[in-house]
Amino acid sequence: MPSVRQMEYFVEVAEAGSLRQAASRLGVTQPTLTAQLRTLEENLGVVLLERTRSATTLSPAGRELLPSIRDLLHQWRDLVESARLLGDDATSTYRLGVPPTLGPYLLPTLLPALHKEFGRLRLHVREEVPGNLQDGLINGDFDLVIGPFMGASEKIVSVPLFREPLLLAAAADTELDLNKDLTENDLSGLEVLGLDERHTLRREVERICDRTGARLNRNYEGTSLDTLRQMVVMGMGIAFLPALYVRSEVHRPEEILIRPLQGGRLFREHSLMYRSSAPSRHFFKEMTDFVRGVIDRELRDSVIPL
Amino acid sequence: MPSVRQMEYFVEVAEAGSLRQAASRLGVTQPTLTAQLRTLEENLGVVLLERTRSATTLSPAGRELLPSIRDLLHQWRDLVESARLLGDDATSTYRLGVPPTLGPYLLPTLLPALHKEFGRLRLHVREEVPGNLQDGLINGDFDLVIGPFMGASEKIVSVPLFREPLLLAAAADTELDLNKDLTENDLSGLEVLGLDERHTLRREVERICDRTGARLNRNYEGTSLDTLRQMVVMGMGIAFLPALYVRSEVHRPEEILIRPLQGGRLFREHSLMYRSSAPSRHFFKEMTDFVRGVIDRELRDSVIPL
DNA sequence: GTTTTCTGATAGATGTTCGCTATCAGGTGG
DNA sequence: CCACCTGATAGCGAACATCTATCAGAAAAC
Repeated sequence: MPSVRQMEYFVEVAEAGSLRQAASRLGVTQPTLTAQLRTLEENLGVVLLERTRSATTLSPAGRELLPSIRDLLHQWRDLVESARLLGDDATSTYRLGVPPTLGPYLLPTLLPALHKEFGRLRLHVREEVPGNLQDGLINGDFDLVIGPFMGASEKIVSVPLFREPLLLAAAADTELDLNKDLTENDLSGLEVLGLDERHTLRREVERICDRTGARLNRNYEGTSLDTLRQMVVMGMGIAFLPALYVRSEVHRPEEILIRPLQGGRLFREHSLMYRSSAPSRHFFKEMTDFVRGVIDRELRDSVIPL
Repeated sequence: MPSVRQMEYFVEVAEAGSLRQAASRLGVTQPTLTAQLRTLEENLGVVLLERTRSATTLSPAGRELLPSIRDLLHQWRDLVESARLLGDDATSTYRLGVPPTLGPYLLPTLLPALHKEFGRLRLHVREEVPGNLQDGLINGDFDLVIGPFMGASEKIVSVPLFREPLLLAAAADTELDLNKDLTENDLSGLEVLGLDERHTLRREVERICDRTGARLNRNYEGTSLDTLRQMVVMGMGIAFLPALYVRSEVHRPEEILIRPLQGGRLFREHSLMYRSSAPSRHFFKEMTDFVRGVIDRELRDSVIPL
């Protein structure tokens, strides 16, 4: 297989019309060209140049190949060039995984800020349930994950971002007295709606039901926060909705009532994670700091930065 | 500048997902890949692969570059492939030069036969006056020339092809007695039309005028054989037209009368020429033999093969 | 829980390739 | 006829790609 350099030599000689002239332009000596061009021709099985004692011109085959070779060399240089640009971590495209219960409510705040700060950065966002996020981050399907902490591991760098309160949501005609501050004690005996088991949110809800004696409805499980909200409105029970969801999706307070639960124990926690072996880990660290700043500035009315 | 081989290594590793596996497919050892990939990454200034103790996967940058690299490698292989095909002389494109007084009348016979014999051969034909043919063949503008012999030279291989009689052409109302055999003696005092000096045909005509006492008209010079024929028809004089021209262009014997001149001294001679340094000279020789065969088979009613 | 087997990284030896200098020989133009 | 151009060749040295042998960590198998 001929080398890039040999091709460059050929093009230069073709343009110069002389080995010596081409040699001086290329910064090599003429015997080098003689040798390299010969091996190139041997490898290709074609005579590319017609050498005479007085000059060197293209052979018919060389004449025919020259344009393609020139073109290919240009493409090659462009490729190298774009690779060097990619060397700048902040110009790359990364794959970000988020849980479906967080992404649509956090990212509309986060992405524009990131875009403004890191102009040439591109993020491919894909929503996955937490289990898949974990696997995906480890096996390389994701470069970045924002979601529930996955347990300590040397392979994963995990930076806590914020605590997100889970707010009690009830239908307008609920039997609860929403005028007073609610505590966990008020939940006893209530019917609670939850998502299916693949969501971490589910576990938090199960835990609070155990603590308070509320009854988790295992027959109707929402597949998204939106369906959960619909079920609450229809009076099928109460639910615990993440604060960012409430912030961005609950616009009609007359049909669904939202209240915080006193005591501050009901929340979920999100981290930003990436592989510790990721080549761009230093950039990811920088990005993480920036993300924390954004959350601190723009979301502290809804969440608790960590 | 990274090498083709390094790129191939990268693609193979990306596909195999493991240095060792890729190494065995490539027929090299794993340390080779380690080293080559590292220098590739250093040259590009990008980390292409994420290495862990358990596997090797693409980095975001590598993922982004892989398709372009793969594509470029394909193009590279295609180029090498087509170069190897060009190694077959009979698949190339050659530039053939012919004089305008011969090309249009010889090539319609020659080219189809050549095409049939050498299916993938391509000829770019350009017409030039003999002087330019000579220069063009030497400086590489032409690879092949069919035309008048240019004088012996070690640089040029010149193979005689055929003698082409020059036939006397006269208007229908000529004063010549065309019923008897004409000889050079009958030409004395006649007005003869010729082409301009750039054409070899001119010299033949000048010579015969000198021999016979015919008067060469120097005021009206045809710029092509067709104009020459027109001038004869208009009664401006007689002319000597090459047999192949007559064969292919003179269809109306009632308006222009064509007669051979007895004695067999009036003809021009054509050779096929190429540079002795031409890489395809062996093929050209083979082609020449074939051309001679075609002439012998198809044109011997008009010309004298040599 | 231990062993086997996978992973990539490293060190040092070896052969090939690439480029150099010096020189030769043919061709061209003053 | 000489000076200067052309490409070709020989021989040396440095750089580089590759090899073998080995190490160390991680995962899978027992």
